Amino acid sequence: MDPEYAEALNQGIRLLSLRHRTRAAQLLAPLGLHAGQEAVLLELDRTGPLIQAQLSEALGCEPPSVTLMTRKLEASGHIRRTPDPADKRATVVALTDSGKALADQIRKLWVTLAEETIRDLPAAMLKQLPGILHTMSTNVDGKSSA
Amino acid sequence: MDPEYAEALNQGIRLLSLRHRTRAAQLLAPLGLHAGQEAVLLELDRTGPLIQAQLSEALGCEPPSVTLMTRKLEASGHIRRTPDPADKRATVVALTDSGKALADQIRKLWVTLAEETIRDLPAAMLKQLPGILHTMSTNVDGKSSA
DNA sequence: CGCATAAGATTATGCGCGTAACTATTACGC
DNA sequence: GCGTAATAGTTACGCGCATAATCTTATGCG
Repeated sequence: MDPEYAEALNQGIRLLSLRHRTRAAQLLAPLGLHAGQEAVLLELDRTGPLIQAQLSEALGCEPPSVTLMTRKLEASGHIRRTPDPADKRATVVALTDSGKALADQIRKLWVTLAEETIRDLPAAMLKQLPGILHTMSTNVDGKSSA
Repeated sequence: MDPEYAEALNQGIRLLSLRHRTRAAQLLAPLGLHAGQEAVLLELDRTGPLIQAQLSEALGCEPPSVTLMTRKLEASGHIRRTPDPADKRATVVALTDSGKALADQIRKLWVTLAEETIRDLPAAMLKQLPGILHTMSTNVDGKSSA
């Protein structure tokens, strides 16, 4: 493969990551949220209460990260963490009312963010884009391939 | 816009960011580098010595981040930081021999990473992909639009 | 000139994320 | 049943990245 292409691709992904995350942080700041926390709230709002291991899997980040993020969200009152009666190791995390309300707000912000992101892209591309992203994600995911 | 599409897009970008970065970190670890540092070395190798403000611009991250990253890379001997004689505020940063050698190594790893990333994507998409990424990056960059 | 403003860099602080090491529970094979 | 392995979670530590505040040097304008 052409090294220039590789560099453009990898650097492109890196730049998009930084900018998209920074922009997300700007939009979330008025809600008192930090980038990454929105994913927790959206996931819980979509699937209902989960134990942290399931959250970790759904979010695609490691258990220690989930521990800290859920702690913070619990401290700000958007989440409740209770021991799982059926499995004394597990702690199940659920949205509070304030968390549900935030999830709705986030969904609106995410439409805004998505519209910003895809501005000036051809419509044909928009159809494929989520699939492309997903393919690349799983391609590069060590857990499934290696 | 459809909220489901927005969620798929934003979450897709977030997941790709995490996984791509994690995979990059795995590849860079044997070289003693952390994800993000490779961009510094590649940039310096391509353009020659830069002052930190230029580096910050080129990398798309903020000056304080550059300060810390260059400090670390200087500590590991891959970079030299010298005061700019023409401007006493500025510090110019340049690759050492070890840094140049690393840049070559990184370029190979990045071909590997890019090949992994685009596996199973149609060839027609590959032509457009860097452009797409760049468009989305600039779309979401607060500095140019806002 | 001199002074206000801008530009380069750093420090402090905080968050998300990762890996490694550890504890506590559950499940499984014998 | 019991001991071993797998699983859920946490703690400790480090890095990249951001923002806010500060210090220093350059530069513009009167």
